[in-house]
Amino acid sequence: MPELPEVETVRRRLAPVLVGRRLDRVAIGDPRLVRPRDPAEAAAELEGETVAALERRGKYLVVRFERDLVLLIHLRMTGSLQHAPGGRLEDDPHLRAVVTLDDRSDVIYRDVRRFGTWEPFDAAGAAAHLAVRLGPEPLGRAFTPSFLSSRLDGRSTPVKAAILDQRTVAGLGNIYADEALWHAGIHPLRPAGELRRDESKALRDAVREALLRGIGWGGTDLGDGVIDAAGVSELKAYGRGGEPCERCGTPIARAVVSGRGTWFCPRCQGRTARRSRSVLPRSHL
DNA sequence: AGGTGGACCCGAACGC
DNA sequence: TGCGTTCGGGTCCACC
Repeated sequence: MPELPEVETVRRRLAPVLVGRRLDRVAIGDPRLVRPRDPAEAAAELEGETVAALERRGKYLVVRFERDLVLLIHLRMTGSLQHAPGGRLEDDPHLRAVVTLDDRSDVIYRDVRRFGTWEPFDAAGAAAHLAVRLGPEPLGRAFTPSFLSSRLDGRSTPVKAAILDQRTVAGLGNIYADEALWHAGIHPLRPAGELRRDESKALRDAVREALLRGIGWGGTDLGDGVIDAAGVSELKAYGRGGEPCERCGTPIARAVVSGRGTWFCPRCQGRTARRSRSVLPRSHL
């Protein structure tokens, strides 16, 4: 599932082939992609425009054009973008759009479940659209411990639900939410408002760590899960039910938290707050 | 207002 | 083997 690390990987891969290029032809095969707009009309709006920058905000890919035009692409669950230097790839039942660049190469959009969206805006409209939906970039300066605390304080909702809210932090999805909570040693069902200050600080650091790890794996095949050279999952918690926790050996447990499959270590992610994450020998206490 | 649960999709995984 | 059923995931929206 494309979360921040996957979208960032796509951005890095496509920026060199897209920036400075003109869109010669845009073919939108699935009306859902630009709904409620008319596909032909949306395509015509993009044709002839030159890409000035390819940016990312949360899970959105932001295609900025030289004219006052911005295309916000959201891959949702199964969307993917691929460059085809030799022109359109072989027939694919899940191909939803093809953009032909002025160097004759194609950028292909495929999306099995058709949840993804392409939304053209002027620059101000795009900024407003993002501003009401997204909180700070997790890897930026604005994602401070006090900001995170301000988003958790006084709330009874499970902390996992709170960090999945894109206004709390932009770009976290189900996988990296579980990973971040594992790194921080925090139970996903803990009421958000009950986290102590040191815990929300640890959670902020853990969100960054989980996402940076994900960006580091960026080269691995998207959608196949993240596996190392030996074919072993790099993930610490997500999807690892029954396997021993890497920290303490306790089998990873599964629960449903606000409707999402959730994996965590029932021992080192305790339900109740602990004094410290640090594991000191008894003689030091 | 905050929290919850369903809708949107469709392939994969599962159950009989 | 083959069929029907369930699941999941991000976001929006209706409802409590």
